[in-house]
Amino acid sequence: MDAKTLCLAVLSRGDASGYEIKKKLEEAPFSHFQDTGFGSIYPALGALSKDGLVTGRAMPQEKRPDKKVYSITPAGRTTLIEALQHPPGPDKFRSDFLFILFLADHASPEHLRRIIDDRISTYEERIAAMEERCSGDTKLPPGHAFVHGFGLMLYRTAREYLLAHREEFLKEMAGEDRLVAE
Amino acid sequence: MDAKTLCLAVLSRGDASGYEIKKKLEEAPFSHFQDTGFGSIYPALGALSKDGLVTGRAMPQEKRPDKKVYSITPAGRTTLIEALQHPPGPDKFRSDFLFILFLADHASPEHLRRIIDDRISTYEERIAAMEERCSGDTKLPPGHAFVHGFGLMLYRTAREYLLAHREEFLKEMAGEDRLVAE
DNA sequence: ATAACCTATTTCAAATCGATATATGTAGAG
DNA sequence: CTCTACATATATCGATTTGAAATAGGTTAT
Repeated sequence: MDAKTLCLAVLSRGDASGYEIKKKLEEAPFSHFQDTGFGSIYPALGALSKDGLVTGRAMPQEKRPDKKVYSITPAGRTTLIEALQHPPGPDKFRSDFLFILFLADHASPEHLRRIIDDRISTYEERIAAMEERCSGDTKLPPGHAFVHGFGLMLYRTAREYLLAHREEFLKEMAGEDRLVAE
Repeated sequence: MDAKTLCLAVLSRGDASGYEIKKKLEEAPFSHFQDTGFGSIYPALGALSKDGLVTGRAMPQEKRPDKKVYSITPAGRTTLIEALQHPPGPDKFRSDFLFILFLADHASPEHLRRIIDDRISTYEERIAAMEERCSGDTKLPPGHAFVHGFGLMLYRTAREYLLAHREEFLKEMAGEDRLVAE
């Protein structure tokens, strides 16, 4: 989803500055399926403001740099809802981790073992954070719960796969011809 | 992974033209974790050629437009291997599908049902294609098999999740306040 | 003190995306 | 037989995104 729509989505849930929008997109559950940087957000807010889809007002803060807090307008809400009516394109998934494993004969077994173990740790951290997040008695809205459950299941599956196939894979790699010195 | 490294990776498995590189990246198993377009590939091949990491030669073809077939050089192989030694950054996953479900109260239940059902079909097509691909008696190299198995497991899990939670989710959504006319 | 990190915005070069232009050949529909 | 759609093949280009750095002040910990 483009940066403008992401900003509208965050602002539809409450006013925020560019910096706060970035932080919300970094947090669960947005972070599991979207991602963008300041270089996209600030130009997007400028364009949305020019088109009347958001309004911005300066908020001078004591002991902090000034904020520009943005609010979504009715026209902005309409634009957001329209954007959601299009059938979504295919998901985009890019993984340098899988790329390296795919070309495993170009890397040393030690390197492979290290990146697989690191990835398992990363998944475990994510899983723990997500489990904690839904353990409270706060009932999530259906859309949030659905997406949360989807992400949690995929992370668990990925972790299980790596744990289940790691040793077998590394053992097989030990017997392969390889292109780098070990 | 940047376009230059992707081109080197494809060329490390055999000579190819820009068009053929694009096609190979679209096919399994590359397509499950990488993706790029002509607008990245052709400039990447130009830069690689300038740096002596690949060589290109024109192949006039009868009844077809001319091809420029590229080969990786020893320096190119070294560069590729070096690129694979860096620990991989986090995977990038962007899903407009999950974005819409997350903002489910902005869409009609019919729309939600349609996009979930379409997604299940998409997963089933992918799963069938992947199962067929590994059903032959051809033994894949360990890296290919590992990545193939990883992708297949995730697609199956995603399909199962959507099937298992679809009705419950739509039922819950039917009882929610919503922001669009049904 | 002083290093490290948090809030907050802006800018910018490099890379990527997505579409289009340019040619030509083949296959199928009507 | 013609017309449409699609496949091969490369190149280009504007718009967008990426990723990092510049700027500036505040807080926390060693």
